[in-house]
Amino acid sequence: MSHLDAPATLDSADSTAPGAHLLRIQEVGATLGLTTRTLRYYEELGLLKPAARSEGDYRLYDQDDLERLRFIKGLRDDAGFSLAEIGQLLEDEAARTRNRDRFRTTSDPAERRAIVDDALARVERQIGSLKAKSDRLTEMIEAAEKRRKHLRSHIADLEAGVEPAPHDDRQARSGR
Amino acid sequence: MSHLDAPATLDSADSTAPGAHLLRIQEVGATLGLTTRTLRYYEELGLLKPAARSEGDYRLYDQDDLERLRFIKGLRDDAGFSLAEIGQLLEDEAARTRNRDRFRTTSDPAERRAIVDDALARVERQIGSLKAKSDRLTEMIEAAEKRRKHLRSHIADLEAGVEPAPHDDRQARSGR
DNA sequence: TCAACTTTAACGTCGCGTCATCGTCC
DNA sequence: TGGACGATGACGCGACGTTAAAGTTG
Repeated sequence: MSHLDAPATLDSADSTAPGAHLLRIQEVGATLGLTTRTLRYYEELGLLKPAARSEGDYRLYDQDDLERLRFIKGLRDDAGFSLAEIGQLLEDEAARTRNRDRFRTTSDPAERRAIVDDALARVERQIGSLKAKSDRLTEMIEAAEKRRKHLRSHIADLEAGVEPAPHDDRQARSGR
Repeated sequence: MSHLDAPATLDSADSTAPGAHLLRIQEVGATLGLTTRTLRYYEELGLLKPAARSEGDYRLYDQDDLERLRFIKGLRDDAGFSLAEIGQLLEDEAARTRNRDRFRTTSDPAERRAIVDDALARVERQIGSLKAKSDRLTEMIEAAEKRRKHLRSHIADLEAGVEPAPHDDRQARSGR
């Protein structure tokens, strides 16, 4: 289950129906773990404009907005993308959506092929970027686990009452 | 091989020897992929004070400095820690170093045990934090790969000249 | 001497946090 | 009616980028 999945059908009302359940800014924030400031800022950046405004200009968010915000938050927290990069990715998504429409309304096989190839190229770039981050993180984890293992064997030695052998305790000196 | 490892003995001169090869700020930056501004800022924050200054007050970095900077960069880029957190981790490292010294100069088994336990607790916290980030990234990657697979099967269909079946193309709508 | 590099100082940027002041909702 | 919630500024901060003005190096 991920931020990227479509909303697996709301059990109550259809979110696309007019008059569906609209949320105010703080409810959205509490639901998603974002502050009101952040939501307003995202709107300022053009990342997300709430579905509607109340009589007194209160922001009103629908389920599509929540979905999009979850996506944004995922990119920000999980992958550490900048909001500018996220804006790009969202435009990519929008392009994909448009492409799907074009895909359906054309019957030219070459064009269809081009559309899908384009989408594939986008997602491949995303995957590459994500994997690079992941690999570096994995390296860090392994290094830390190595140190942990070292410490644990140290503890085992202590428990066994072993004399401090001329131990090769080489490690980064960092005091300054 | 990681940022966290000690420098496996320099083949040329001993970096700790006085008069060893000292680098100026831009050389360090180019080597590590950091700007001069960043290096000066890190000094301002107290994360790293270069080993020496020239006659005319040029910053001069030695190999230990490079090592420490690589460590800092790793924590920043790979794990996404804030500089404040990195400062903490570096103090942790310094504490570990001091602890190793204390460890060697004490013979009280209880104290030794306490020192190592403390070190282990630190590294466990680090690992936990790193793994949390890694897990979330992995989730993102899987989602993207799922979309890629989807697209590829689409392409295969196109190449086989398949008619556009009433395809369940559900995905996040994001156009606004 | 001179180009390339360095210094400190200071302002700009991004992604928000945090008031302050005012209006809205029920 | 009030008391919680919301709106729009506007300033602050972290982690730098980017001039600007002056000094240093080989």
